[in-house]
Amino acid sequence: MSSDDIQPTDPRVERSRRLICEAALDELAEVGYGAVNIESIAKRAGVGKATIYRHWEGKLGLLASALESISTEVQVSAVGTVRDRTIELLTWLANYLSDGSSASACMPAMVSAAQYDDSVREFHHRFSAERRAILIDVLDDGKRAGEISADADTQMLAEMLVGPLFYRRLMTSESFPAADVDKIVDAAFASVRTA
Amino acid sequence: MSSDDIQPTDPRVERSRRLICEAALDELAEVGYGAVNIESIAKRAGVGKATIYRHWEGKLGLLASALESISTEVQVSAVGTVRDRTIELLTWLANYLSDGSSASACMPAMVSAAQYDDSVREFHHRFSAERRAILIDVLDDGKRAGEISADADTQMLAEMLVGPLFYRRLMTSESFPAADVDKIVDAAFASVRTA
DNA sequence: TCCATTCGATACGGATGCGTTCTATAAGGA
DNA sequence: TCCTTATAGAACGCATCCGTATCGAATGGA
Repeated sequence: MSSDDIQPTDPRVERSRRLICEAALDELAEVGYGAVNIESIAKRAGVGKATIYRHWEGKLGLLASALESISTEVQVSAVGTVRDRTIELLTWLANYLSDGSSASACMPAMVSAAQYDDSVREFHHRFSAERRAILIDVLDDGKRAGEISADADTQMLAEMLVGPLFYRRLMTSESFPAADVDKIVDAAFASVRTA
Repeated sequence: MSSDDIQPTDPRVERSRRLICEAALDELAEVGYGAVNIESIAKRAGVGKATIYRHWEGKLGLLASALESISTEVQVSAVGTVRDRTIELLTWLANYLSDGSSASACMPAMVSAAQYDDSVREFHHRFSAERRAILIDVLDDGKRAGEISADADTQMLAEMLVGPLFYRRLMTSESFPAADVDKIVDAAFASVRTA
């Protein structure tokens, strides 16, 4: 019994919470934030409804936990040219937006819910900003290395890079092939290239 | 009684349908597609619930009509440089995404519903494609005029132009100021400029 | 082994929304 | 003017979902 054990250690509890959060994200993606209902989540998770209410206060608390449980690990090489590292990040993003993972699938639901639910909006924008910061860091590295011009707006450059990928995912029926990432990168870099 | 009168001409009917569709779009923006309910729409429209069911089969039919009733007129100068005409279009888009109109406000709801509702998906993607085609036409004009290189991918160029605007609207808490449109245009055109 | 806790399942009352039906009123058209 | 039609509002049965309570079974830890 270490003093670090703040979280419950009962494997039954951990298992229930995990199954319920996974089911909640699946439901979220399938019916949208406003139409999610506890009973469907319980059924999908193979769990009694009372088990959900033992761990969460209600629907909103559960959905908040489910969203926070999303943790996708994005990594980028510490070395290499700006172009290579940017392509690496955008390739990961293109694959992420295309795969059928719960985290990716419930993003459209968050886009909608962020318009009218304060907690979802906070999470959605924070989640988005954290990922964007990784790309901006890479671009700033390149700026310091002199690979892109010193007066480049890396914030806007980042949005020009990821914008087309999100646009296809959210506004069209097509996905952005990872093979086309280099076209976006080269086009976006054309205005900030040095020499 | 002209043979052209296929639509009902009773002003009471037209008024009801208009009020109901407007209320439906407002509700759609406020609570999301899956949570829209007829009684709230009726109350908001100042209309009896039975009036809605006299004109539509049910919730899905009403929402389909409401979406189809969205008609935003986007126009662009027939003459001018590609840059100027593109800036004109993107400025309109930036303002459109920022204003609080029903059409703009319910777009996030469509993004979410397009994931699980076939009819919404069809409308959303068609609506998006129709607007995008206007920009692509302008870019193709510029290509024919020799203002942008002949081998430019105007489809992808269009997505690079509008992507950042939609990205800010759907994924961040900030809006895209119309004053910054020229930066996007110049940056995107840097790779396809002739001479 | 034994006890505490969690578990899935079920049932419940209350609330809400659906789609229908009715009625009296108001507005349109001939 | 008179007749037709649409209307707002209310009520209805039905279904769904919420959040709670309760049960015996199963699991974990000591």
